[in-house]
Amino acid sequence: MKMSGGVEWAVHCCVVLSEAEGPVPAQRLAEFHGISRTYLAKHLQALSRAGIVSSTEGRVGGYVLTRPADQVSVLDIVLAVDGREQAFRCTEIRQNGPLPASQEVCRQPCGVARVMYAAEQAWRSSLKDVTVADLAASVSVDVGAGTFPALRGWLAGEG
Amino acid sequence: MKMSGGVEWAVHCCVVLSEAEGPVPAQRLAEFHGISRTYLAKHLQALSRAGIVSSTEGRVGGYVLTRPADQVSVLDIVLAVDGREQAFRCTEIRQNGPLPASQEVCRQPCGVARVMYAAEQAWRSSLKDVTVADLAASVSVDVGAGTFPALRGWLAGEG
DNA sequence: GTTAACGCGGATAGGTGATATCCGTGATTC
DNA sequence: GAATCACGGATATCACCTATCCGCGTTAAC
Repeated sequence: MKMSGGVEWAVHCCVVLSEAEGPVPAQRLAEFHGISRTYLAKHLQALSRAGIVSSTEGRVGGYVLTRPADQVSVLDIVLAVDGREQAFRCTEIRQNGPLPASQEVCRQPCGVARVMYAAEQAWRSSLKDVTVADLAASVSVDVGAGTFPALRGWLAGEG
Repeated sequence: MKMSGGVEWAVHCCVVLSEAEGPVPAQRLAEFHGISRTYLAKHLQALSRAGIVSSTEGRVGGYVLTRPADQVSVLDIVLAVDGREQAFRCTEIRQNGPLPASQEVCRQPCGVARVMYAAEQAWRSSLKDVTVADLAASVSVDVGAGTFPALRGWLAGEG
């Protein structure tokens, strides 16, 4: 079981966007994180389709957070980039074999699937409780309050 | 993000084993669930390596649960079949780019990673709370108390 | 002792999805 | 008109899951 590596990129980018003052091009976001520009663009497009991020085309275009940072959960980003499908997919093997479960019984998911779905629900709930604003605050604590001013400086300069 | 399909097979097999009276060959388990015998064997070997299941070689061999069913959690099975690695893998992109985080700061995982790990912990904790015995009980409730006697009959007969 | 059933590990394909890049198009600003 | 940028499609590569087969050692039955 492996999450798409793009999720890490997307979350970090959202934190940067939450501290930026204007639209930030994909080029800039990729350069700042030392990652592939073209591939990051794909994930940013996914964020855009999900409504998490808004894009501005044209010369001074780029990406901006659509909602305030405290209204964007990590779960929103994960679902947008990694997809909304559950990790566990029930194939209903209880309906196979010599003693298959009846159609009546199979109207509700089996016990195995229910356990898996509950666990994923716990996972999603945990991710839903953390916002991009929370992450930005944790960065300030971890690496210092001067980080984001420096970031804004870098984003503005080096044109 | 997708869990290995073998997890579903393995969990169902463990439920069957918890209700069987003796060693059950992979052949039988596969036939009962209507799935590939050779591929299921691979997953059963993983369960065996993890100590969840014990194998008996030879003519009347097969698989038995090593521990009592109420001491085998769903998490045990998932980790054995799907691997123990986390779904989220931090690549430390905060160390890249023009404003890299210092070595000192990076001694602990970044905020993004901490959130992801906490969510996985919630997921694992949820799976850890459910045992094979619980699942067997839910089967009795869902499809009826006569299910396991019928299963034992099928396992014994049709030699 | 021979045979048959069974678990185990390695080797081997095939298929699917993630990763990564490139190009053309359209929009916007200068 | 030129430069910058988002967007979508096409493509190529790669890793991993899925699935099968074979040879080997073990055990019980005949």
